[in-house]
Amino acid sequence: MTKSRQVTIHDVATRAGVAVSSVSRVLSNHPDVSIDMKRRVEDAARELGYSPDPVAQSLRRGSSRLIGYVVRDFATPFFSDVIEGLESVLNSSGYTLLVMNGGGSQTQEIERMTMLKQRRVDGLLLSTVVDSTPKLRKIVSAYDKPVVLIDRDLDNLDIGRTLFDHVTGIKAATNDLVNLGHTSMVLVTGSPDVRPTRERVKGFLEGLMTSPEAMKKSFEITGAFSAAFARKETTAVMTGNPAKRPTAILSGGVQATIGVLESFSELGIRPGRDVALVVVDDLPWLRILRPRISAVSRDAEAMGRAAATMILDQIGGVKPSTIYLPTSYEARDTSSSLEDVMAYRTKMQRK
Amino acid sequence: MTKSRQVTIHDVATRAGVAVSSVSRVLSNHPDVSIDMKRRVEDAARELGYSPDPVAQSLRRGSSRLIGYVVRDFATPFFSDVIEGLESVLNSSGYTLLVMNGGGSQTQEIERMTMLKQRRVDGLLLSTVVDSTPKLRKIVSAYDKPVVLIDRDLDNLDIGRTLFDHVTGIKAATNDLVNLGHTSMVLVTGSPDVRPTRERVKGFLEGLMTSPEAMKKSFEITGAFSAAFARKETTAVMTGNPAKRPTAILSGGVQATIGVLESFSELGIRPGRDVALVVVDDLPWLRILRPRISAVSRDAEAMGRAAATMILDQIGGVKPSTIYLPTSYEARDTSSSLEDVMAYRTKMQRK
DNA sequence: TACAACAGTGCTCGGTGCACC
DNA sequence: CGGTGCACCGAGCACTGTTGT
Repeated sequence: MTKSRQVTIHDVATRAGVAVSSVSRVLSNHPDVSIDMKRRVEDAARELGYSPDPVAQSLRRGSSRLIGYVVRDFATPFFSDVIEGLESVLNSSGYTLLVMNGGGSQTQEIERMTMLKQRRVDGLLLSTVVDSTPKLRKIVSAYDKPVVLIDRDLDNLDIGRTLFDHVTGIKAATNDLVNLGHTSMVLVTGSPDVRPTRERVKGFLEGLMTSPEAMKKSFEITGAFSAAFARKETTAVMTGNPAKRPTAILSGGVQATIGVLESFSELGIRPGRDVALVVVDDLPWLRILRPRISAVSRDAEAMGRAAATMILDQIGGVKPSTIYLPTSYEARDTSSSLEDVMAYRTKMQRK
Repeated sequence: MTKSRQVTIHDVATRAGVAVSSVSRVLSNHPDVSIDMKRRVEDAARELGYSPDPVAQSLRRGSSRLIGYVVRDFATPFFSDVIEGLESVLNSSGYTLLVMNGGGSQTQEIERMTMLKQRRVDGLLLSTVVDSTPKLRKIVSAYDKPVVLIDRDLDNLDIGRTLFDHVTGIKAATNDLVNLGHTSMVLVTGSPDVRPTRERVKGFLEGLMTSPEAMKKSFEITGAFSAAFARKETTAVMTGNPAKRPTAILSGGVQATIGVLESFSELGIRPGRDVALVVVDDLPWLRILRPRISAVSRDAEAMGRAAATMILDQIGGVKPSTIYLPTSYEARDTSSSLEDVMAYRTKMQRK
């Protein structure tokens, strides 16, 4: 702990022998400054080690060079990657990212948003627990600073949106499974309160369209962002009526993936042999598993960069827009054919 | 986007028909206020939806009800749990946590710390990439607000510290392995630039003490916080001279654990059969693996709560202190005996 | 006269930017 | 054109003045 009051613009003015307002102009690159004046002020500032007080600047200007990001749960690998992307762009533009954890509660998220507004952030990024609620819509439309949604949706509002084209990836995966002969498939995923879940379900259904039988026998299970939920549901489905037991599972989101794999471990089910498996959102640590699990992936960091660029543009006066980033399916070892799965199952039954 | 200038203390004063200074006194619980006055002001404030401007308050008071946390990498599960603990305590005390990512660079971390200071945070929490460097020591000792280190060390400074007793946990694990007959063990872990790594190495060495032979044949590999590093080192060790091949591995930290498991996957090594394994820091998704991996664990959330409580105390004037939280070892399926490992290895050799 | 309970003034925090010279 | 003075952002706080009891 030390004392020594920080040096203010007054000190610089005194040192340089000029008016406070002149110092301000020099430092904010105002055109009307003589070269001599500029030099004197800059010298004085450097000698005193002056740097403007951001709090005072915020108060006066109403802005802060701060960008807020309210996120559902930043421990999720996807979001940490987004944050990396955001920071890489924001930092190099002199902005600082303020990440606020939503704690899984819409109420808390709204508190955070209000808090950020009071602190005069220059822009707000959002990946909330729930989108499309009247409450959220109200807050967002009343926000007097640029807003950009990250993989979330809210119709008919003049705000920015950076979205993933979830449909394409999961549709490709579903099509592949259909081509491999599967008709009884289950998509286990998170909460339908957010766009990714809804789009994944949509993509899954579109993928089923090529096969009327698959359409009839396959279905999705949506619910909560929790491994426990996915585990329970998977176990229920895999231990139910053997005749109706799915031959392929798709898991959407980290928690769902963990839950599905937990269930498999407990039941002694090996993905790719007892059942085909595609995870939606690849995870770094999945590499430790053999066989290699098929996955749909997306570039979270790119999304972060896109969102950051977009909000900076909006701060600069550009009109809000919507952009889409791709998702892609990569078949690995667990995209096994219906034939192989059935062969294994009957072999087991005979034992 | 909307307009409507925010309501200030003046508006409240006008509405209540009192002086601005009186409003200020009511809101800051000054003693000289009549019950009637208090009521009128509070009513007016509520009716107008007034809430004091935090930026203006910060400027005037020099404080902000903000606590900064500069963390090496908050995507690490350990840190996200710490953050949860921090927020639970801080939020209920009216403080807001500002998490800043260090990006793995000391330079950037120091920038963040300076930034937070300028923003007038009331306290600073630190889990940096490197501790004990003169540079960091200088900044910290010049910080005029309370500082609390989270699982980091910096000697002879009058600051708070919340530390894990890493030694006990890993020592117990090492002892167990020694008792299971192992003498050739390797600890693969992260960077020795931070306390946890140093303490783990220390605990490992203490655990080896009971066996002179183990002391001679076992060693540690420290380096970077990256899965790639751990993978490479593990592969080198496991494919080297068969006579010297370790019979037990301990991995310290998430990235090291991922790296070790990746290496095992690639080499077709199964933990608990080809080699004993203990991971230091349990991970939620490890549950999906069979056999169950033995682990040393610690309560990250409790650490967060402890650190938050400590910094609030310091803000309240309490002297900085140091507290320790325990770590514990739990033997699961991969704490296999030397005998079993050797039996499997010779069996393989004969094939 | 003494005191409680305000009102009102004015300076402070650190800067910004417009009007004016 | 170059530069200065000053009001202002929103609040905190100390101090004087006023009123009623």
